[in-house]
Amino acid sequence: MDYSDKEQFYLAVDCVIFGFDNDHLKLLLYKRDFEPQKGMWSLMGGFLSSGETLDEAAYRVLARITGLRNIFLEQLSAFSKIERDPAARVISVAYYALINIHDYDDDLLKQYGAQWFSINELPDLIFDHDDIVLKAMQRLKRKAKTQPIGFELLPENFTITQLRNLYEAIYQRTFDPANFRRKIMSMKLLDRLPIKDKNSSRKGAYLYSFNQEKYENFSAPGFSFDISYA
Amino acid sequence: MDYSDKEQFYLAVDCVIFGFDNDHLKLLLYKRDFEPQKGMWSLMGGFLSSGETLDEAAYRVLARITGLRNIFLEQLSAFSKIERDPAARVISVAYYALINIHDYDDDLLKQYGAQWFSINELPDLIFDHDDIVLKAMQRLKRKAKTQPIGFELLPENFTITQLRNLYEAIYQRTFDPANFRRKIMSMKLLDRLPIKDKNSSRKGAYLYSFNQEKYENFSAPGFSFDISYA
DNA sequence: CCAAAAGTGTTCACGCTACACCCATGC
DNA sequence: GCATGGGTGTAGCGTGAACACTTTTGG
Repeated sequence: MDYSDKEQFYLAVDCVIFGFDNDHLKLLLYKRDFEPQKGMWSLMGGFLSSGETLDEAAYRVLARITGLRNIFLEQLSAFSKIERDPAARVISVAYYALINIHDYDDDLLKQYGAQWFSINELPDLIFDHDDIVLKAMQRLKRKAKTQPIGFELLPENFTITQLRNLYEAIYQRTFDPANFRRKIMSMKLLDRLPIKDKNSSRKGAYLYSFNQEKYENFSAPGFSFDISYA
Repeated sequence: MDYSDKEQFYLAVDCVIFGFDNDHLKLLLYKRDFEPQKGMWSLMGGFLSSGETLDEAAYRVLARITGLRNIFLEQLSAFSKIERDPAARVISVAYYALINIHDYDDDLLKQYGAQWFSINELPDLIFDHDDIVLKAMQRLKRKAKTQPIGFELLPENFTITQLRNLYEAIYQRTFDPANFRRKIMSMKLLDRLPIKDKNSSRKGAYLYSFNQEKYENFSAPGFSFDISYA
């Protein structure tokens, strides 16, 4: 069949980039430097090229702006409201990424006019980017419950309290420190380092690192990563 | 900004259509009647037009082939492998639909060469449609656990045993009839009709209907529809 | 010694599981 | 009256929630 009677469309990718600064969950936004809506805050985006898949386009956009590779990146959904971009019909496929906020390239950020915003204090965004952010938050909340993706937002080594702070930021609630610790420990997926972090207490807290291998090899009957609570 | 230097793409929608015949979970497939791969089995699909959103395109495809409207339909994901359609670069946005298998228009199905296949006995599919089906199965399993979407696959009135059979088909496992019944009942979302179905037992089983209103008004602290088990 | 965060112990309640058991009815 | 699926009762176990308690160490 010849498809030449069918219409064609511009295809964009937009990335919701999450970071965590030990206190607040944050998003990386940048000031749009072209019309329409120049000067407004926006997700990182770009257009699909014919030589790449959508995933590849999203990785390209992410690498261009953060300088990072090997980042957790996952497709969210396609957004296709007809007037979403007033300049032209553009269908956008949204992605979300989880990065270690201390890893990114500061100069690149400045160059792009990019800035971290606390998830609770986001500025107005162009187009339907607030819909996309909402979807990303929902996905993060759902996924972090049953898959060990939270570690992507933390440094290589972290304390249990840091991990708890992260989950408290994601779910906007507190967790009982004692019960949270037990729950995480019972999964036996963390390696304890012989090092204590004394930044936040006199006693010092052991540093841990997530052991991906243990997770992947874990096929015990009925096991699932699950920090459900409510 | 002028987008005219950007490339454009064909955009398709493909629908994974689930049905349940009281015994097996099934998919509605049709025999592709144009090249490439004419004569092979395929998901229901169509191209996006400029006057509609992706959701609208998916509903249009679904209505054309089943004659049904007001169907549960949800976007799965975009598929963009470069050579997925050998005839041209086509990005497909996949959807899945849940329909009451006894509602569909038989004549329309014949007209399109469509046929129901048990989920365990699917034929080879064109392109990357097996990837799409896999994703749809995963989504159905995940969603059916925590949201009352299973009822979309059943007739208006059903017995608890039918409901259990459905969940057993989705999760490819058995559930203890006593415990399943109690779990469902404890949610208080079903209305019991003063009618018994005697097709499958001498004693007869009460028919129930799902009460959408009760579900939507249910904001009790901590309540969530959840038939988790394993 | 004291404050403050790290980390452990203990109790309670609830919900899933397994499985024994009763119920209604057509043959 | 008995086989068959519908439906109820119940005891045991595991896990989350709450919160009291101990540990460590810098000031």
